[in-house]
Amino acid sequence: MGRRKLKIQRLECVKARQAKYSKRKIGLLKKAKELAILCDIDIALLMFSPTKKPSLYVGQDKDLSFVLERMSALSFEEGEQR
Amino acid sequence: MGRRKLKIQRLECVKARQAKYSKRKIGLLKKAKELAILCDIDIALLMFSPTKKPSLYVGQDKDLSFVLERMSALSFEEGEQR
DNA sequence: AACTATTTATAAGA
DNA sequence: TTCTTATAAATAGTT
Repeated sequence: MGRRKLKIQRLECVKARQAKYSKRKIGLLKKAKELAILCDIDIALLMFSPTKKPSLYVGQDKDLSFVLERMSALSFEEGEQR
Repeated sequence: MGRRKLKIQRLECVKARQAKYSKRKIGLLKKAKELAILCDIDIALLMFSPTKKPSLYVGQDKDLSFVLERMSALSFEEGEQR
């Protein structure tokens, strides 16, 4: 979505990576929050900027440790990378 | 985006929450992967379906423990919930 | 940070 | 769950 179609591959220019991150991080966080609210689920999204600054979102009113405990559970859904 | 504008609030019907989750989970995972590739960053996305099935995505070739270690770092970016 | 043309995600419905 | 299509939303390129 945008003026042209963008190929999904590593942007070579560092400045370009930082600019792209700034824009897409906002969209990704918004999508995560919407999913958490609409479906009333637990979700955790952690990402690091090209300059290594962390951004964390943990959905709903659950704290991170609660979510992370569940992470140790087995049975991940089919067809997804573990 | 869709036939109508959807209000971002908890869907009352359980079936609706499950159906919505199935669709949006795909989109969210795709966005996370694109961000990881484009910006060459570390990212971890964990979510649980309404039936509590976990889906995990960890970007690039870093393992989860590496990402989680960083999570303990300080300095989260401004204006975001910790 | 703001602007828009355009692509992409997805709400409803089948 | 999968497909189709109209429409809302995200965003690429630019300033």
